[in-house]
This record gives sequence, C-alpha cells and structure tokens, in this order.
Amino acid sequence: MSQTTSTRRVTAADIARSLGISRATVGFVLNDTPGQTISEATRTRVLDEAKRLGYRTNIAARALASGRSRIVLLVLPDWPLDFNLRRNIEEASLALDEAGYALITYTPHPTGHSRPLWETLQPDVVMSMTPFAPGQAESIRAAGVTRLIPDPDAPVGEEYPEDGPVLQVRYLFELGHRSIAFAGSADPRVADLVALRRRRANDAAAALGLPPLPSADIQLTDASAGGAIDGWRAAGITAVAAYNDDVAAALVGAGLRMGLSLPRDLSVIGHDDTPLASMFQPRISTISVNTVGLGRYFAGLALSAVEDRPLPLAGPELRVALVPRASTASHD
Amino acid sequence: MSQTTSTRRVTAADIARSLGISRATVGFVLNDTPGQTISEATRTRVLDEAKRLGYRTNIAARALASGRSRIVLLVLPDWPLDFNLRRNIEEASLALDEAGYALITYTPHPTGHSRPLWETLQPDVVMSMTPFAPGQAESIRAAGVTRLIPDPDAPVGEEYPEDGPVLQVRYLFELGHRSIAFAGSADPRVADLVALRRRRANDAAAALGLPPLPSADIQLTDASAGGAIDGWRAAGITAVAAYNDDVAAALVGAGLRMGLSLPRDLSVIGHDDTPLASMFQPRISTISVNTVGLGRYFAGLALSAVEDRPLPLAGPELRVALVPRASTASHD
DNA sequence: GTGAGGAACTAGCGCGCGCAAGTAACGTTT
DNA sequence: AAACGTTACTTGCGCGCGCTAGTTCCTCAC
Repeated sequence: MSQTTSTRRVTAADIARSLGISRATVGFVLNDTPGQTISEATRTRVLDEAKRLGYRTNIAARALASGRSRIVLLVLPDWPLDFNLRRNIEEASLALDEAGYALITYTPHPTGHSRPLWETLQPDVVMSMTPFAPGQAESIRAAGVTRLIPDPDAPVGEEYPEDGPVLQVRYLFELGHRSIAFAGSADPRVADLVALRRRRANDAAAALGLPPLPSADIQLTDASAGGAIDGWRAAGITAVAAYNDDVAAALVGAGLRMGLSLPRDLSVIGHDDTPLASMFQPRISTISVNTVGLGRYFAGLALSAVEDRPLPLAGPELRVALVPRASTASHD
Repeated sequence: MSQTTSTRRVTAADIARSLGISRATVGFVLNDTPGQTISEATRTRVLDEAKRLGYRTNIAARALASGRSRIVLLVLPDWPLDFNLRRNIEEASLALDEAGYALITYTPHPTGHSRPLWETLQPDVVMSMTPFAPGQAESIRAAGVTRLIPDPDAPVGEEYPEDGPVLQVRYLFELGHRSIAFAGSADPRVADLVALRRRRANDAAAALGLPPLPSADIQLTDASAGGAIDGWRAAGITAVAAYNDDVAAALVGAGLRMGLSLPRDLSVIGHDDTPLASMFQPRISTISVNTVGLGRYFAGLALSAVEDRPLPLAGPELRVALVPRASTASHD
C-alpha cells in the first residue's frame, strides 16, 4: 500500500476477511457476475458489509485486471454547447453509466499542445459527433484505441439529415419570395456544417424551380454582414436564409444600422431557435430542431462497440419545425 | 493477459527482455526517476527500444501501483463556454500535462442521475471555479477525494474580484445618470454570480453617494424584461447596468418593442463583451474581462495540492475595461 | 590496506482486482 | 449403487507498474 494517509482504502479482501469468505466471492457478488451462483444470504452479507466498511471499487485495479478502462470519450467540436446538446450528453451519460461506463466529453483545442485525452485516459472507445478531423483518427489509433465511432474507414454513407434549410427556403418561397440568398458563417470551426446546410438550401431551391442561391459567409462582428446585404439588395434579393441564429442576428443588426426596414426591405430567417432569436427586435424567425433520443442512440453505438451487444436501431428522426416571427414577411 | 486481440500490448518487461536488462531499470529510465543513476548509454537504448516497440505506459497499472490516478477534475458550472474560458482551460491543461497530469472538465447536469465523474474516475484532486454547490463537497469527499480546491472548510476569504459592475455604474454616473437600476438574470445556474455583481454595483453606487440600486432579475425570452422596464421608468430610472450581455440584449430588444428610443429613453450597459453585444442594433456598451494567466494559476493550485510544490503566487489580476457603444448616452 | 560513498544496475514484493479452474456437498437420474 | 448435474463456494495466477532494499564494482580519502 503506497498511500501514506491514515485511512487506508477498504478493499474486497477486507470484506472477505471480515465475513470469513473468499475474496473471489466478494467480487462475484459486487459484480453480479453471470455464471456464478451465490446464495441470497451471502449476497446480502457482502453488500451490507461493503456498505458498512465504505468499500469503493479501485477502478485502476479493475481496469488493469480486466483490460478495460470503461471510459467512453466523446470528442466534441468547438461548437456552442446549447440546451439540446447538453441534454443529449446527459442522456448518453446516463445510459452508459447504467452499463458501468463513464462518459467524458472533450473538446480538443485547435492549437493546443497538451497530450490529447485519448492518449492520457486510454478509453475503450472514442466517439465523435462529426467525422474525425484530418489526422485525428490516426492519432487516436496510435494511442492504442481500436474502437472509433464513426468508423473512419467506413464508406461515407448517409449524412446527417439536415431538413432545416429546406424548411427555411420553402417558407420564404411560400411567403412569395423568389430571390432568396443563403448566409453562412465565416467561422472555420463550423465550415462543414455551413457547407451542408448551404447545399440543402440549394436542394430545396432547385426543387422549387429556383436558381442556385447567391451566398456569402459573414463574420458576426465586423462589416461583412453589411457588405453582404449591399450586394444582395443590388441583385434584387428580398429574403435570406441564414446558417444559424447568430448569422441571422448579425444580418438583422447590420440591416437596421443601414437604415433598412425589416422585414419589409429584407426578410431574414435563422436556424436552431436559440434564445437570441427571440430577444432581437424584430424577433427572428427560425427553425427549431428536436434532438431527443440522440444521446441514447450514441450510447447504444458505444456499447455495441465495446460489448457483445447488437447495434441500436437506426438513429432517432430529427424533427425540425418552423418558428415564424417578425423578421420575415410576405413579398408581392 | 486478459485481452483477446492479436496485438498484445507492449510492456516494460518486453523492453527489458529485449535489451537484457531489468524491468526496474526500464521503469527508472521511462520515469526519469530521481535518486537513480542510469548511464547515458543504457538510457538511450531503453528510450530507443520503447519507441521501436511502440511502448505505451499502462495508466491503470501505474495508478494502481502508485496510488494516484494523475487526473485533475475541473468542475465547471453550467455557463456558456466563451473564448476566454476555453483558453484558460487549455492553459491549465498544458501546464498539468507538462507535470504528467490529465485535466478533465466536467459540468454536472443539474437534474442528472448518472454517477458523477468524481466517483467514476477517482481523480487526485477536484477543482471548481466557483465555490462548491451545496452537498457537492460532501459527495466528492464521500467518493474518496480528499483534495478539493477551493477548500470547502476554509473561511470565506477574498472573493473573486469583480470590478466590472463598478465600472458599469461609474460610467453611467459619468454620463450624468443619477437613477440607475441593476438587471440580473433569473437563471438559477448563475444566481451566485448575479448576486456578487449586484453587490459590487451597489458598492459602487454607495461610493458615488447614490442610494441602493433598484433591481430585477429577468428571464431572457419572456415578458419579464418588458415588465422590469415598465417598473423602472415609472420610478424615473434612466439607465440600467445589466448582469451580462444577454440580459442587456433582452432589455434592449424589449425596450425597442415597447416603442422606446434607446439610448435616449433608457441607457443599457452589459458585461463580458460577447459578440452578441456588437451585433444588436443599437450596439450594446459592455465590459470586457481579460483572464489571461488564470489557467496557469489554477494548474499551480492543483499541483501544489497533489505534489510537494509551493502554492502559486497570488492569482493574476483580472483586467476589466469599458467598451462604450451606442446603447448608452449622456443624461442631462 | 581499509572503509565509505557513489555509480549502475537487480530482485522481487505489493497494489486490488477479474476470473479460470477447482472442490465439496447435495440432489436427481439411470 | 454409481454417475451426473447443480449449488455454493475456494484457490491462486495474472494484469503492468512503482519502488524499496539490495548487490557488485570502482574510486577516493585516510
């Protein structure tokens, strides 16, 4: 025992000694090990004594003996952690905890130099909500992790369904707008998602018989929003579908500062239904995304990777809904 | 060896066997153990062979043998993770990594039921950027963690300096405002920080010879902002110091919807200089907070708790600065 | 010549668990 | 009666490391 504290850790051997039974029996009880038959009387005695003595499993000993850390590392991109994402993480955390695993979230710093957690923690599985960044999968594998989700070697299959932009464009079309632009974010952290939503918006436009949407990527706090509006108005654009609520808000603020009357001169719709969208004046129309069940699905993926469990059924269907507000109006 | 994979993990014993030396020597080299003398030739052979064989320390074995997980758990409140906080976390992460520790951030879910990470990870130390929540320190201790920072039993000493609200009130005073209100957030997650900033604002008011500031806590997206403005205007309030930019933005949006002309009818100043503040129309005055060096200080605290290191010097001085924008104006 | 100290390693125990292989007693089936 | 299966445990090895206590040889000072 290398600890120097006066209160030494309680071990399974202490329980065994106290009850006059073997340590293996204690282990079988504490783990409810399948394939072992333990009498109810002995089970109760073990559990009571463990509680009385304040027994805590030594996770390092367990990991060493079993060859498994029971850690699931979830790599998050550098996105804002909104309410939905937090709830998904907690859902996943709970499902994994019930199976005896700890979920750890980790956002690698883009220019960070510290060792990544997949090296220092030696997790059983590393998951990501987006495809792994270039070099990331290699780094994870070099650290000895063999279970990566999504599988970097799998063919690029069905992408995350993104129906919000379709809804945005359809709504503007139904309001009578025929010259619609798409506003993305210049933030490199979300470039992939911006590109995806832009493509979906263009899909919707094509389905409605509209030409490809003029597009600009703006910064939130500089003059690029104003510049983009100038260009669009010169081209006769009457409505904008924005990548998200922040982009929409930057456009609304810039438009007002330019002396525009919104939504008469320009209709703007955002995405993700953040609090920001309803704080602005005018309140900003948006798309809400219901992600309930996603966390449980992710946990199911992780457990199927590390244990002999079936893959979960197909992921939950994301439901998007239009939230109409004062930033959009009909166009004749 | 309980793993069934075809590529068994490389161990220190493998390196020792390969070089015809003892495993203890391998360990002394890999850990650069003080008090041991290893020839440069042997050191080089060990390091080369470890690299050649792809050796990775088994952290579970290390933790079990040494009695230390080398994990520092940082409990974060459910606050938005802004750019400054992310940078602080990376600073701390790097400093701890250099000392051989892994920093894990963890935001307990307010109504979550999964086991907290201080139980499942058995970290060497648990830190929090704010005082521990009621019952939290007890839960952490019950999990066997003896090192908590800040020490829950220490007398409540110097609180985190909060000079931003002082700056807010002083600025409004210098603009000629004599009837100033404080707007807090009704979000229970930030109740402590709201209370602290409110108290600091009142300190500043008292120092300026003003009576205690009328105060209201608002939600961001309901009618409470409008209600608060009604009450304040009825009481002759001409300016508001808001707990943060979100609260300020909710007030500005609500004021505009009520037909007020801002800042002529009401000046509003926020706090934290988020992008939101400069996206609104009118752009919102705010307070910026420079937290550089804080991460390194936190890492120093952690290392002094787990190793024989001196306490770091007093924490870095936070620098706050006024960012004047169009939401505030002079009052005659 | 003798003793002390340092260099450069070695032998091996312990950390606390998982779990395969085993034992003894009892009940059931042939 | 013998064989087999079940119940309810036990024995003890291995996981991979940290590190104490030790060994051998060499050098230097007295």
